[in-house]
Amino acid sequence: MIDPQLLRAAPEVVEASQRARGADVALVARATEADAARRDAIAEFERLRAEQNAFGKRVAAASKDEKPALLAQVKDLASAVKAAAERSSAAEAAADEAVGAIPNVVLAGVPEGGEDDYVVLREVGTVPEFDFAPRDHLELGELLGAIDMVRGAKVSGTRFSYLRGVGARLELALMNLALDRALEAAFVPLITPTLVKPEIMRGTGFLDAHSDAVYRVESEDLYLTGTSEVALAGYHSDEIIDLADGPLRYAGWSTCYRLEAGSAGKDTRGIIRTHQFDKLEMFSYVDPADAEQEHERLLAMQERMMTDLGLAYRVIDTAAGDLGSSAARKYDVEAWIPTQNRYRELTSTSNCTTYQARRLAIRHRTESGRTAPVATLNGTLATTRWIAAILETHQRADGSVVVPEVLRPFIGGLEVLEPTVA
RNA sequence: GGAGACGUCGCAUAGUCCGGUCGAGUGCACCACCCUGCUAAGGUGGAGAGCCCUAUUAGGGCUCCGUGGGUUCAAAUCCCACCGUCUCCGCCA
Repeated sequence: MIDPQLLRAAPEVVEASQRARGADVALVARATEADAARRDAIAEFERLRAEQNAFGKRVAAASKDEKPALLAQVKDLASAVKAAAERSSAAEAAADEAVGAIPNVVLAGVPEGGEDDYVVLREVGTVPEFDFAPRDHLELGELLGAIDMVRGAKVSGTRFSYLRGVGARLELALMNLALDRALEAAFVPLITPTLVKPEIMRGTGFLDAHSDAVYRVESEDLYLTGTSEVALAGYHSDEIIDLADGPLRYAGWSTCYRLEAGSAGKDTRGIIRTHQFDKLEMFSYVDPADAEQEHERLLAMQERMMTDLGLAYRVIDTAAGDLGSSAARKYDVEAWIPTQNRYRELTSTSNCTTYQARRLAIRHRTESGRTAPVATLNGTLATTRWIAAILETHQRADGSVVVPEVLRPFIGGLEVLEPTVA
């Protein structure tokens, strides 16, 4: 939810953001009107209710003889109060919906436009070149006995995989490397629930733009999360947290589930895009004044992972129209995938400013003693998809794959993954 | 899944039977000040969240006693449903 104060004081800022996103500008006027109607309705209700409360005291103080007359007088008032209460809560719900329909206000400097209007901030590392025809990650994965899509499909359907042998170990090694890095940076590790209640799913913004990508467990009215960001954001929902000693930082380890309904035919090969994968996610609760600095910090941690894993990558500043409803700015780190001859997103990090926190009622105490929404940020530190980039980048002519040095301590010292079949 | 008990302003608890004097009491913790010549004891006062209005270093009002409904002029208190916690039983790839 955007700041209703901003909506009242500077609707033109919100409208500019909508334009940058290519979203409906008329939503802003609609929300402003609904907000005004809400306040009128509340004022009316409260006036009547105050009258009724005052009357209630007179009734309580009245003698037995006086009571019947007073009760007769106040009957009408009671029904008027009831009607006003209904109008007021209806107006409130309408205003919540209208204001809630507006996505987060993008930060200054975010490129305008849609998916293709990103700005490349930098390219780092050397794009690998081979003196043989490089194999793609699935071919390598099958040679190494690391990835089995056929049986994944047999058991669970398309877009499901088995990671086996060194594939399974590589995944755990990546996750553990990421966890170590997160611990070094004082993130608190958290293994999160992957089934969450509707209000948490909605609060994090995933029922708006992404609702078609979400699995719902109807029998329980719960949602399977597509990222631990959901449970990490929900962790402090409805709380006033203490940021006096600095940000609260968590590293969430979880399996993620995505329906991928809108991406039929895309990335059908291998583990680039599956319904289920694992991810280590960083999540920070910070004072809104520190949000942009924290964003750079998360990005730096992601870039260090890329560099250490020997991946060539670039960083893009995602265009406004490609941001989720909660994000005010998002950087994607994209690694070079040799057989696709292009960069593919491996991680992203979003600054949600106070948007998520306002929806989830996560506040902190400011120096003046008042409460105010915090800012939330998230960023990926490892995920299954990275295996594709690692296998392809570090492959050799015979189908073996060199293990990046930083991963070796986490995979029993293995230096090279050798093909298991001829 | 069954039975029972419980859910109150940070923590602990009173209040619920019998609706209005609950504007929610008390203890601990907390904050400020006072006293005391020393990290103790004591005293005085303060202190929750959300929202609305007037006005912005202030005042007034409304809502909140797990959640949501209902009864009533009036609900922490009565009724219903749901959620959660605990105890026991059952079940358990």
